[in-house]
Formats: sequence, C-alpha cells, structure tokens
Amino acid sequence: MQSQTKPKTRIQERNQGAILAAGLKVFAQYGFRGATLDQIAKAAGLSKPNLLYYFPSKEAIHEALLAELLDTWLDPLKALDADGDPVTELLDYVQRKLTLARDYPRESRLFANEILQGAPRIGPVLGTDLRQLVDEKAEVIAGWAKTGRIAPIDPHHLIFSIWALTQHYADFDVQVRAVLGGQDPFPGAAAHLDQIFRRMLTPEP
Amino acid sequence: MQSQTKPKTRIQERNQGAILAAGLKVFAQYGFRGATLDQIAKAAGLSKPNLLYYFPSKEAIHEALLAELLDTWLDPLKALDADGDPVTELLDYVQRKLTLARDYPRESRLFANEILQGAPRIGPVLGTDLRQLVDEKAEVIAGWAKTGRIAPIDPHHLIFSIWALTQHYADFDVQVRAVLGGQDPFPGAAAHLDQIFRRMLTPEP
DNA sequence: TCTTGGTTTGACCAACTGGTCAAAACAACG
DNA sequence: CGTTGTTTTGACCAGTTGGTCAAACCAAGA
Repeated sequence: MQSQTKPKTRIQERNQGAILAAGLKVFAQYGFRGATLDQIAKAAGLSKPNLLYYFPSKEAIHEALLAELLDTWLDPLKALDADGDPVTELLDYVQRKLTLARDYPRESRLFANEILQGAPRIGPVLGTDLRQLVDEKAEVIAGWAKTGRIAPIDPHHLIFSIWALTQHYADFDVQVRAVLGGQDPFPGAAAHLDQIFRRMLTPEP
Repeated sequence: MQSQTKPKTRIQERNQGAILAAGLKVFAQYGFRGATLDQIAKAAGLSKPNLLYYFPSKEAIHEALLAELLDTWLDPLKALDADGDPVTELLDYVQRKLTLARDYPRESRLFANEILQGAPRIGPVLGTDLRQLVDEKAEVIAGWAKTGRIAPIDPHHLIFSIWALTQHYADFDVQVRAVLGGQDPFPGAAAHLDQIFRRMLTPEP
C-alpha cells in the first residue's frame, strides 16, 4: 500500500498555492461566513469555476487552511524542552510565538476568527489534541515551579498569558498601531514581553 | 433648544432593546459580513420588515452597538486615578477589565471582530479618541515609573498587556474552556492576573 | 497530424441576501 | 363607536451567494 499522493504538476502546485494564500487572506479578515468565493477567486487570480476545480467547496479551502495552520501553530509549544533551563525555555517560547505573530499575522487572525465563531470546525481538536499537549507541558512547568526553578505560578494560565500577549500583536494589529501612531510595535513588544515574563518567572531569592 | 429625544413608548423600548441584544449576539459571533438580518430578526423574535421598521439598515444596528460599546469599553481605563496608589490603581484596572470580560463577553467579541476586520467602522476613533486617552494614561504610568513607585515599564505595552490578558478570556473562551476541560476559567484567571501584574509592577526594593 | 488528458471558462441555477411597500392589524383616545 | 397614529406583516425585488455543467482550450506524446 504505497503513498496515495498523486504526482501533482507544477500548475496544480501553483494554483492550489495561490488559492490557499488567497483564502487565508480573505478568511482571516472576514471569517468563514463573511468570506465569498468570488473574493477568494479574484485574490487568487482565477475564475470561480476554476477555483472550484481545485477545491470542491468553500469549506474545503477553509479546512485545508486550518489543518495546515494547526501544525505551525503548536510547534513552538512542542519545542518547550523539559530538560532545558526553565526561564530560558519559557522566554524562548514567548519570543518564538511573537515572531510567529509578526511573520504570520493572517494565520493568527484566521485562528482567532475560528475561535470567535465558537470553533465550529476546529472545536474537537481543542478538547483532545491541544488539551493533551497543554496538559503535558503544564506538568513540566508545574515541575519547575515545585522545585523552585521558576516562581510559583499556575501553568495553564501562564500558557494562556503567553498566547494572549503574543497573538494580541497580530490580531489587534490595527488597534495597536493606531494607538502607537503607526509605529512598528514589535521591537517594543519583544523587549516588553521579555521583561515582564522574566520578572514573572524568576524565583525570589 | 430642548432635548430632541422623542418620548419612546414601552414597545419601542422593548423592541429596540431586543434587536440590539440579538444583533450583539449575531455580530459578535459572525462579524458584520457574516451576520444576516434574518438571523438577527429571528433572535429578536421579530419579522425582518419589522426589524427594519426600528432600524433603517443592518449597518445602523451595527453602528448603534459599536457606539454603545465604546463607552462601556473605555470607562475602566478612564477611572485610572493619577492620585491613587499606583499598584492598586493598575491592579484594580486589571480586575475591572476581567470582570467586563466575564460579564460582557459578547461585547468583547464584537469589538474583536471589528478589529480583526481592519476596524472599517471604528478605525478613525482608534487613532484619535482612544489614542488620546491611552497617551494620557500612559503619561501617568510613566510618571509612576520615573518616581520609582512602580517598576520601570513601557506604559503603552503595559496597557496592551492588560487588554490582551483580560480580553483573551472573553474572545478565546471556547479554547480556554476546552483546554481546562470545561472548568470556569475566571477564578483562576483573577488570581493569576493579580499575581503576575503585582510581580510585574512592584518596584525592586 | 491526431489523440488524450488536464485545465479553463461562460452560461446557468436555486437559495439567500438586504431592503421596499402597500395593506392590514392594533392601540389609544375622544 | 370612529379616528388617528403606531406597529406588524406578506409579497415582492434586484443583487449576490455557493455551486454545476457542458463546451472549449491547451499541452504533450504517439
């Protein structure tokens, strides 16, 4: 039973890529219901029937994007190493997440939209895969806290804090820039997050 | 020139209220484009034409909601008192925002949706009113930091942190509960946020 | 050249969208 | 009761939506 993936010509590669890129752009901004196939087709530089030649439905494009997203999204957390230096590991995780927010803001917004709408298509994964991963890493963090290598802290809420603080710079980019007068928020954010998490985590002497 | 507001009968009061409540529910979940008048009408228990008897358009309902929202939304920040005890003032602000997130999650999501979509209807206010208010309060915080009453910190990013951490519990409620296994996040969140902001703000001895 | 397979499109469709309108139903008051 | 102003609705409309389909197009090998 060999791999079932068909060869895929250059043109398929190119068009599917264009469609996914266009879909990401549109879904991230308007959400699933608010996005239209015409918008996506136009953004991809294809006609609507041509788009539907590559993906069977609007939902299929959305699904493909979400599936692709989840991997990228959870990778940094998976990289959290129980054997590393606790504070360094966590601060690195924060910076990785912030980099992701800076370089892939549309992915972040796509995810935000899905959650805002009640996670109708990704919900099950949250309660199983995500939960398992978080619980696992939370235990690592709890271990660090118990042995005094970081300050005592609720591991789950610590993880939520990291997500909230980093993704905020992607999801609320417009607001952040408006308040800062258009200035790039990320250098300041990197320094700020490093500082507050360092303070938050460093154990009292 | 007396007040131009017409008396407004009980029935008007009731129906407009029902429409706004229904609109909030639907807009918060699906965003402006994704929401439909039929959904809102159904949720309000009215027929679509009847709904349009009270509001001239879909956009009018959305506008009314956003206008109403902004006041509620910025009140807690306005209440930050330059003459109070710095750490207490800021911790109180955090708790007020968290309470808002718990009691008005739909308002939070409505706002999140508007920002995610690029703030097409609220954008101008962000760069003027909001920015001015934030700058003003940032100066207060900067003053506290300069005189050593709180730890040195970037005031703007501190405010972003408060927004991000509190609103996360409203906007990503589904995810948070999925990870926690359905358990109510807010008691834990309150304690966690108090702890980390206390650590973040308390000046070194 | 012809054939074969993937690719692209114009025309089309039923369902849904935001919104209109005239007529009906209702409430309140004299 | 009748009148007047408010409220409600069924029928309707033009534009948009996701999706279909047969026909045309195109590249590449025989």
